[in-house]
Amino acid sequence: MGSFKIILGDCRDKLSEVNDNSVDLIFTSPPYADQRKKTYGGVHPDQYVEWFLPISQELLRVLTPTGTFILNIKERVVNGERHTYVLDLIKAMRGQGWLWTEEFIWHKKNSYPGKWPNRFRDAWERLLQFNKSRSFHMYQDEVMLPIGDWAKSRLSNLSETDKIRDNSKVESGFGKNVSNWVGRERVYPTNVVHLSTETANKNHSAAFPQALPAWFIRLFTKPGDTVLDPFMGSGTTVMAALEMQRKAIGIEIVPEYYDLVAEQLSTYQEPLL
Amino acid sequence: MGSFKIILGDCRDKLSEVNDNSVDLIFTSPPYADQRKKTYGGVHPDQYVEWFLPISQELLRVLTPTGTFILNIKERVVNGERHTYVLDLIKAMRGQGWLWTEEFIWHKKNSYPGKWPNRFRDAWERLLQFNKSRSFHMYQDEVMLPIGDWAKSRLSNLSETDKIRDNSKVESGFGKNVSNWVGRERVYPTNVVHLSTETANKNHSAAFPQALPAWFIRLFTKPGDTVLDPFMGSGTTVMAALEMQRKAIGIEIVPEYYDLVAEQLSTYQEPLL
DNA sequence: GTTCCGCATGAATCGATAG
DNA sequence: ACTATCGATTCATGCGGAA
Repeated sequence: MGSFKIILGDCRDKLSEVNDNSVDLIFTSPPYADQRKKTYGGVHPDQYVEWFLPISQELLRVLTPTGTFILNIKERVVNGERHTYVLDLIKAMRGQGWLWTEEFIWHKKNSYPGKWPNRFRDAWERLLQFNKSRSFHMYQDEVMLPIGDWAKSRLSNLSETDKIRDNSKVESGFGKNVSNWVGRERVYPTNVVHLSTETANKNHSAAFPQALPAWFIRLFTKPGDTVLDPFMGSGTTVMAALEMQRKAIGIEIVPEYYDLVAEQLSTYQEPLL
Repeated sequence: MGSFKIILGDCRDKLSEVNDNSVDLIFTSPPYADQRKKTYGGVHPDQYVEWFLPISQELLRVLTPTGTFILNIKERVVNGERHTYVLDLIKAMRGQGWLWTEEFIWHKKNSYPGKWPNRFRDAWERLLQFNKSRSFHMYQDEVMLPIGDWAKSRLSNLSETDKIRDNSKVESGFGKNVSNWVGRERVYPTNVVHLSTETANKNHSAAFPQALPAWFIRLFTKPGDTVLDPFMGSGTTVMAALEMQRKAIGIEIVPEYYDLVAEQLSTYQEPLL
């Protein structure tokens, strides 16, 4: 269990309590435009970029040069059209000095059913990866997946010759690409993360399953590193970080959420960072 | 088999041969930036929007007011960063009068495993939906999917009484919600299209499997409607349209591709539109 | 123990109706 | 006119009690 620090308040003010170049991963899901009206005031899509930029400026300050910022976001439909505030935000953050390194997709396995005359169910969200430099830390081996059916069927059809060739470590000849995978049980994932939305039985539902931050925490940090979530909510990111021996910082504006996380964390050993 | 018209030449010139408001669906995958250098000259990412806008202007002209434009595109990585030309293109096309109605994701099921030091395999592409008006045609029932295991297990447990009640079309009483599903075998999909990349048996590999245009052709057109692909390539979209009794128009700049498609189509009955 | 089954519910959108 | 609220839609998941 890593150490942690949670802060009650608006992250627009409270990020000043976080040191420069001290955070290895920021994983957060800010309130989407017009959502969570009672907390951050229900930011209108047209003002979303303006609202977010001071925050991303502070995040740029606190992130280490080799760190990563993962932003979970999806644009609303406004008047029958996808609003462009996410596109505008990406461009504006690049203007602040962020590099838009990659866009992962969270493909939600089990979204609520339904359709509308002009539209199907929205079953995916963006996970935008931003960095301060091109040489960021990435621990790809930590998120390998069990090998899939693709390899099973492909490899089961290998000839005996192919298998022997692999076992004897012959370095050349065709078949090498395929035989590379014999005996391996895990493969690298892609930039599509395919997880279910967790319908936890708990009273306080999270916007995303813990497996989602956990995946990125494994990928971009090592034990002892620091993970920050400036929109902590019910603490999903913080809990994932602590369970994986990372340090965690969380900021939350709603006292009820803050108290809930504080209570959950009170059982742990190292309350202060 | 629908009728067809294929045109040899640069779509920047040849779209003028297509009448105003005459196309019900445009499905195309333009050459990505810096790709296909020998054909469209390898458009540089920085000039991509400028290059594409005259084309999208013509597409706006030829599309019916109730028609749809599906643009299959994905931004390149340039100098370690995702380039923003797709974001810029969306915004610029809105300036031309297009509505950015939706963004579908093509999740490529079986991309070959692979990675780079800073990056995983890119396993998805954008399918941007643009419309001229909010009241476009959409035939959602045509793309329904086989029902999932949920219903199978639930419905197998219905009592005989429930089944009889459904068969006799009793309109009232509880159990109606459940019996709604008896006999139904298909559900609506989401905005994530989950298809394999098809390495066709043919000599000329397509950028996408035929199932991809086929899905959108079913969703946005009915038999007898007209489908246009201004970057025809090996003719995947055109063939899909014709096999589903739609009319097809294809434009291709490379004579070898044009000839290939012309030869494939020569066996069909109605060569001219 | 293991499997089976009921139940609750999730970053949603549209269109109609009410204030 | 303009905003706020409400109903319809109908799958996948995990938990927990039952068989």
